[in-house]
Amino acid sequence: MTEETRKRRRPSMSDVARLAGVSQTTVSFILNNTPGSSITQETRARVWQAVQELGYRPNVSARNLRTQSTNLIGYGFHVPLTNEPQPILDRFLYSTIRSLEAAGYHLLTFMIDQHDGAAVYRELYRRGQVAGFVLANTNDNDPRIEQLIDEDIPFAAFGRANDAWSFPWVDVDGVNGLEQVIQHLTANGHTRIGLITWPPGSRAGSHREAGYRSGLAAAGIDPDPAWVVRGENTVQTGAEGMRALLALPEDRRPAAIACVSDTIAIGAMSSAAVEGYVVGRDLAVTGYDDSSLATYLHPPLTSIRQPIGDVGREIVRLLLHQLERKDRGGGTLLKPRLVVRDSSDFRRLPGE
Amino acid sequence: MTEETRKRRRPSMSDVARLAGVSQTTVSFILNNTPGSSITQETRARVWQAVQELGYRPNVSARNLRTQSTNLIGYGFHVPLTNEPQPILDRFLYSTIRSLEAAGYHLLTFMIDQHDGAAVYRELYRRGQVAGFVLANTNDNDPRIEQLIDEDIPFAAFGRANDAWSFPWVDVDGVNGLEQVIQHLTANGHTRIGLITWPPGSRAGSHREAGYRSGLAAAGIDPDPAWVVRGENTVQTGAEGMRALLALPEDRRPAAIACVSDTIAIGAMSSAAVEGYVVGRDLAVTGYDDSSLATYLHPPLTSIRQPIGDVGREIVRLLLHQLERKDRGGGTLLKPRLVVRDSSDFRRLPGE
DNA sequence: TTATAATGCTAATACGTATTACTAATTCCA
DNA sequence: TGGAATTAGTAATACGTATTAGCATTATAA
Repeated sequence: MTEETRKRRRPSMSDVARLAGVSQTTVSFILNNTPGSSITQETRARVWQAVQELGYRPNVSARNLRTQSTNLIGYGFHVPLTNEPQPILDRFLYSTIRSLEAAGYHLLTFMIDQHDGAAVYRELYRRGQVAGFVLANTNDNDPRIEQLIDEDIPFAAFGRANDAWSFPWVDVDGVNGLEQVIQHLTANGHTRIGLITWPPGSRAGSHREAGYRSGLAAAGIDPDPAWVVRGENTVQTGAEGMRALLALPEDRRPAAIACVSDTIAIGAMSSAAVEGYVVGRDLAVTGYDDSSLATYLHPPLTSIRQPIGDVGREIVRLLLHQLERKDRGGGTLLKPRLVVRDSSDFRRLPGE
Repeated sequence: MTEETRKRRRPSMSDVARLAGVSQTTVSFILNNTPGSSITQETRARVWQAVQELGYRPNVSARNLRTQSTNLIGYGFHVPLTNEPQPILDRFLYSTIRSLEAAGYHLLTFMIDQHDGAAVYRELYRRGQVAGFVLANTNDNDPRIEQLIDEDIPFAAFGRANDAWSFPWVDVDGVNGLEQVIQHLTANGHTRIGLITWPPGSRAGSHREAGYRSGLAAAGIDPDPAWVVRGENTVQTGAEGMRALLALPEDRRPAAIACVSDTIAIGAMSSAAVEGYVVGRDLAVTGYDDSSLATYLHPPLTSIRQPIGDVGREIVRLLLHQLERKDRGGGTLLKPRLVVRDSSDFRRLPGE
C-alpha cells in the first residue's frame, strides 16, 4: 500500500459515479431515492456495487450545507453546584438521545452557567450548527425560553416555565404526584406532614408544593407554615431539613415527611436515624423520582416514579414536528405513579 | 416587518462584503486574521461594522466542508442495564465538555449497545461528522478500541484496555486506590477483609482487585477465596454480596468489606443493617468514587476520591494533540485519594 | 530614472452534495 | 405514420466558506 493510498481522501459521490460509469447526479438520485427520477434497476445495481467497493459514505457537512439544515439538536447542561448525581436527568437524556437517533438526529452537548446562559443557544443556532434545542431544568420565567421564543428558534422543554408563554413542553404532573403522596400518608393516619422542598422559583418545586397543599386540604388538614423547609437539591438539604423539623415542639412536629427528591429523602433518612428515630416506624419518609437507590435504602423508600422514557420520546416528537411543519405545539402533561415501600407503609394509630 | 424580512436567510460573508464595499475574500481574511494578508485598519473597521450591523455569524457546515474538518467529538453512552446513577461518568462528562469547549470543540453524543458497538464509531467518522472520539467504560480487549486503532481514527480513552495495545488513555490508579483502602483497614486491626467487585473482564475491576490482593499481601494476609464476590455495578449486587459474606462461618466471615463503588457499598450497608450489624462498629465498609451521597449515608462512607476533573482535561489534551500532530500519545496514570469516614474508622481489637 | 518589492485588495476556484433544467432515445396512441 | 408523452439519464448550478493566484498601485532600491 503506497503512501498516497493511505492518505487518500474519502471517496465522494463523483468517485462512485466514475467507477459506475454514470453521472454524479444519477448517484445522488439513487442513494436518496429521489422521487420523480427514473433509473434502471441495472444502473442502480451498478451504482450500489461501486458504493460498496469504494466504501462510500455521504459527507455530512456537504449535505448540511446544500440542504441548509443540520442533524444536530443542542442540549445544555447546567453546571452542577454540587456533585449530586442526577439520575432523572441521565435517564431523560438516554431516552432523548435514542429517540433522536431513530429520526436521524444527534445530540450536541454544551455547558451553560448562570449568567451567560441564553447566549450560547443563540450562537449555536445562528452558526447553523444545530437545528433546535432540548431544554431541561426549566425555571420560572426561564430566560432561555424567553429568548428562544423571541428569536423563533425551535425547541422543546422538559418542564414548564410560565403560564403566559406558549411553547412546546412535556412535564410530569408534580401536583398530582404529591397529592398521591399526601393521600397515601393521610390514609395511613398521618395528620402532621412536613415537606422538604427546593427554594422558591423552581417551577417543579412550586407544583409539588401545590400538590402538598391541595392534598392536605383534601384531608381537611390546615398546614403549619413551619412544616415546609427549603434548600438546594442535595443530600445535605435533606439532612438539615429533617433536623429542623424534628426540632419542632412535639405537638407541632411532623410524623411524616414528604421530600421532593430521593436525594433529599436520603439526607432526611440519614438525619432521622442520627436523631434516634426509626424511619418506617416512628417516622414516615417519602421521596420523588424512584431512583434505583430507593429500593435498597434502609428501609426501602416510598417514592414517585416518573415516566421518563415517555418524556424523552414526546419531547423529540414535539421538536421534530416543529422542524418539519414550523408551528409550535402545545404541552403534554404525564402522570406519575406512587410506589409504596416500607419507609412510609405503616399505620399510625390516633394518639400515638 | 414584512413576511419576506422574517424569512430572510441568515447573512453570509458576501452580504457583509457587499455592505462594507469590499470582496468576500477580504472579509474572510479579516475575520480569520489570515496571516500574510495586508488590510488597512480602516477597511478592517468598516468590515467589522458591517458584521455587527448584519449580525453575521459564520456558517459551520460551510466552514467544515471547506476545511475538511469538524468541531465535533463523539461520545458513546453505554445503554445502562439498570437505572443506577453514574455520578463518576456525569462528572467526567462535564469536565470533558468544558475542556473541549475551551478548544472550540463540542461533544456529540450517541447510544451504543453491546453487539453493534464499534460500528457506530466508524460510521460517524467516515461521514465526517466527528473529528474523533472520547471513550469511557473501557473493557479488557475492548473491540471499540481495537477498531479505532485499526482504522486510524483519533480518540482518547478514560481507562485502559490491553497492555499490548498502544493508545492514548487516562486512568486513575485503581491498584493504588485499593491498596490505600486495605492499608487503612489493616492499620485499624482488620485481618479478614472481603471484596465486592464487578465480574471478570472489567479492566477497572481487575486493577482494584489486584490492589486488594497486594494490599493484603503487604499486611501478610492470605485471602480466603470466599471473600471475593461479584456482580454488576448495582445496589443490588452490594446487598446480595454482603448477605453472602455474612453467611460465611464465623471464623471465615470478613469484618471489613471493601466495595469497588459507592453504589455497591450502599447496597452492602443496607444489607448489613438488615442482618443486624451496625456498620462502623461491628463491620467496616468502604466504597469507591466518593460520590456526594457518601458523606450523608448513615454512617458516612469511607471512599476513594478520583481526580475526575483532571481526567477530563487530560483526555482532551491527548485527543487534541492527536488531531493536530497526528501521532498517538501514551497513557497517563493519576493517583486517587482515600477519604476516611465513620463507616470504617474504628479500631478492631484483636480477638473481638 | 527604472526595475523591484511591498501593500491592499479581488477574481476564481474547490470542498461534496442536492436539485433544476435539459436532452436523447424510446414508447404510446390516434 | 407521426406527434406527444414517457424513460433514462446528464450538465450546470448553488449552498458559504477558505485559499491560491494575480493585479493594480505605491514605496524602495540601484
